[in-house]
Amino acid sequence: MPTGRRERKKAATRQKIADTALRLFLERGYDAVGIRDVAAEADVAVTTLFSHFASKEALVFEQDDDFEQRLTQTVTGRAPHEPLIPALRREIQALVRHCTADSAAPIWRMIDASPALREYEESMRLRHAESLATAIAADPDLSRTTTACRTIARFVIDAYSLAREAADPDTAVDEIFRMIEAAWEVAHPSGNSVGTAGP
Amino acid sequence: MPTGRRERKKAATRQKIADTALRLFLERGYDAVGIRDVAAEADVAVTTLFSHFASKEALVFEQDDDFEQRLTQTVTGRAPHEPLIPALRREIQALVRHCTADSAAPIWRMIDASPALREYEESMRLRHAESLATAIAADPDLSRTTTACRTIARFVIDAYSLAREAADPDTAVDEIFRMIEAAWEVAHPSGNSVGTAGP
DNA sequence: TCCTAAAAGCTAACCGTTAGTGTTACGGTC
DNA sequence: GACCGTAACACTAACGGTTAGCTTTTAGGA
Repeated sequence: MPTGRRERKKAATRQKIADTALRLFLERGYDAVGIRDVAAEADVAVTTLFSHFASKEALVFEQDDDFEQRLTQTVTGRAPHEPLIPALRREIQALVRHCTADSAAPIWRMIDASPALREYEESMRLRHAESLATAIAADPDLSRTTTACRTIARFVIDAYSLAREAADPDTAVDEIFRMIEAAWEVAHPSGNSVGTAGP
Repeated sequence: MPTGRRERKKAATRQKIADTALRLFLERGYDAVGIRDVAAEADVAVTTLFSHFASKEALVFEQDDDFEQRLTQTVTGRAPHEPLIPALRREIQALVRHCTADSAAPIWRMIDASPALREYEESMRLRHAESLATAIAADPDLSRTTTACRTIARFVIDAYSLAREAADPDTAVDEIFRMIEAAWEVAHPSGNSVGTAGP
């Protein structure tokens, strides 16, 4: 039963807190707004706020689970025998476009301006890279070492991070993924050849 | 005059704080030791401690500047026309060995056990990647785009981070650097060929 | 010798975060 | 419909990292 009154109220509270926080942060600046301000404006207790969000920074990256799931879905949910890297490239391209859109600009300006938020995002990315690595390692079609899987996962997350900051994000994604593709190709367990190399 | 009494005393104070902090952290655990404990044991005021170190975490990564300079030195100080990637591979290999040595094990166990320290190290790595990227971009022998330089720099830092955690660090460095080499090769500005492509 | 400024000290707070302890209100059960 | 377990929320008070404001010491140059 997804629609109990309890769960709806809980979700509403969570959303109200997140919305209020983002509004206040954008209005007055992240550092200028205290947790107590957010709680008061959202009309909840500070402890309630922290039962919904693990930290002040988490208020900003409210939907980071979506990001993570989209990435792992890209790996686990792609068509059989569909090559991995182009699929990831498309997904990263979409995600980069999403957060370089004009509507998202004020939020990212705020994030870039706050060391605490930047640091938080970095450690978020590492989490995402880990789950992406796990998804890649679990695919039987892709026989690579654990190290190779973790490496490629990091590279893909790097691509997202670097492209987001690049002057021309689209071109940057293309360029970085050309490099990733090459790295992935040489990561075959036994030599550089794909499958059989016979005459 | 590099050896004024003032500078010596300042350096001594700094060192005493760092040594005391590391000792206490290892004795009682990072979270169990407060800043006020460290300051008291080192016989300095809390404000003095914070005039030498920007944060509690910085007490642990005291010599992170060395790390950064060794990396950039590897790029800027290498023999003329010496290929970049193998030079970086050697340096990363050495750094990984250094911090997977038995003597460093307790420190890294402490770091791995503390989310705050892990997060701090991550953002440190990003700083290192940035300065490495700058060094690479500044080398006239390596004609690559800014994006390619930043990308390779990230990859190299990833190699350090991943190899440090790998079961067999030496093998991991080799494996990851094979991937990095391939990525670097395809990052030439005009196509995949090195220098001149025959008629 | 005296002056300046760096270095260190002290106090008192700010702010994110948490523990401890109720209080309310929903959901399933009899 | 009354009842109970528990999830959600509230309140207070604190803890710990960090900083501002201001004073004291001390090194180095005039």
